[in-house]
Amino acid sequence: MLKIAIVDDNSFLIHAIKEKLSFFDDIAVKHTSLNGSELLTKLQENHNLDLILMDIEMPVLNGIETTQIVKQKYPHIKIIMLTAFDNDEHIFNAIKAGADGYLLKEINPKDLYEGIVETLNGGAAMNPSIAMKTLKLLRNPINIQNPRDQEEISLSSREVEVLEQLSKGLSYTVIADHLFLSPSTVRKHIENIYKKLQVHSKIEAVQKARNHNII
Amino acid sequence: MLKIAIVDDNSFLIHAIKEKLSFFDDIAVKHTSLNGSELLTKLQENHNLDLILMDIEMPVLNGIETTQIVKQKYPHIKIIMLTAFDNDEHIFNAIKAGADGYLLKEINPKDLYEGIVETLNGGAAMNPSIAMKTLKLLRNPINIQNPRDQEEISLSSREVEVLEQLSKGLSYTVIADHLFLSPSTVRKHIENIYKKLQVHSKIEAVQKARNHNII
DNA sequence: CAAAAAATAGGGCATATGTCGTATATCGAA
DNA sequence: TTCGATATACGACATATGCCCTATTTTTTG
Repeated sequence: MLKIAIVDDNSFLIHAIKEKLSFFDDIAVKHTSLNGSELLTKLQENHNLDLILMDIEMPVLNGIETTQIVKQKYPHIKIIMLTAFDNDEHIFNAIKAGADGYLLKEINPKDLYEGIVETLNGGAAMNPSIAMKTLKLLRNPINIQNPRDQEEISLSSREVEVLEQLSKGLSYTVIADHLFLSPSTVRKHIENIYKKLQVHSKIEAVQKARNHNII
Repeated sequence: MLKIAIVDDNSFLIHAIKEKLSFFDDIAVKHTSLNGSELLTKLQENHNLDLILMDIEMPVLNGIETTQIVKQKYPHIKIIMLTAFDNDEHIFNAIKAGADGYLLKEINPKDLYEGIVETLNGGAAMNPSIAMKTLKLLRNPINIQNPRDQEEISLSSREVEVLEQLSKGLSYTVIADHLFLSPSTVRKHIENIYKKLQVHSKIEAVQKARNHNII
């Protein structure tokens, strides 16, 4: 039995979706929510769920933000955006947020069902017009610059050096060797780097540094 | 009547595709070719064609190059890649070359037919696993730039899941939590991942995986 | 169906890592 | 010239990690 949740601020549309799914007796709609934060509350109690059908435009917490949070906390739950709109920005943001598919609400019951099943099998659900838009997005990398957050991060030049070594996957001792420092010093530098970047591990540090074009 | 051409260096497969399409009497296979340059010759005589089903790996002129040329000369003709392989590089190159869809040869007649119709209606034909790969390509624009060394690396789907968690900078225990596994299992998965990727730390694993478009 | 691959789980051990101390020297800016 | 930031260095401790081992169950595949 496939455990589904529906999130949509329009209760009529929730009903319509439920009705479409009612044809298939291996699908159980476990719960529905009118916005993202309502969903998150329910997931906190019970996240025994296979897939969420998620609207995008919702009050309080929209579908994109909700997807990001759910994917981070409960990566086993698949998410299909199910929305009336298909503009490029929504699609791209949904994909970046981790959506496993993107369908339009006008979809027929059979295609919706197949989309759900295929998504649970590791594929992605997409109707052809959306698929075409993703292809166009891929052809135009201009559109996919990551709008990196620009908080002030100022590392000293020595810290950047250490970070560059870190990014190569080297250990404290090897880095110390390379930079002619004692391992203690390298450790201290890394401690300071972590504090500045507000992270707690090598990987996070390297990733954050990359996002900020520090390395 | 939809006018189709098939390009494939394997005449058995051409026959198989023709047979799949024979169920649908609004489709006419106008001609077939065994490679890209044969197709181009035929198109010079007559390019009154709606859509081409194109193999990728062919002698003389492969499917990617052919797609590029056809799209340039005859932009009204839609092209669906129909191939046995679905590695990221092929997919990305095909999309860049202008393909309007990407299907696998194992496809059933009905889905093939629907893919053709949807493509001719301005959509894109894609089976779900391909769609998922395009989503991943969109999420990791970095990888689009460097289609690197292509040693065979085959991770199981569970291993990829673990790797994705690793890439977020999570610890063994947190990953275990997220994936509902015991920490021992996560460790074992990571051990196996390291062996397959021939690396010895989280960072190296994540980096190598990224370069190979695994995550 | 049998064999192979994948997924699960645990034990043990040496080393690495993250985090807290402390401490000294240098240098540029307030 | 004193202060703050930087660079250097060491100690200690809990936890994480990398790597070795074994073992059962499930899934895939020939």
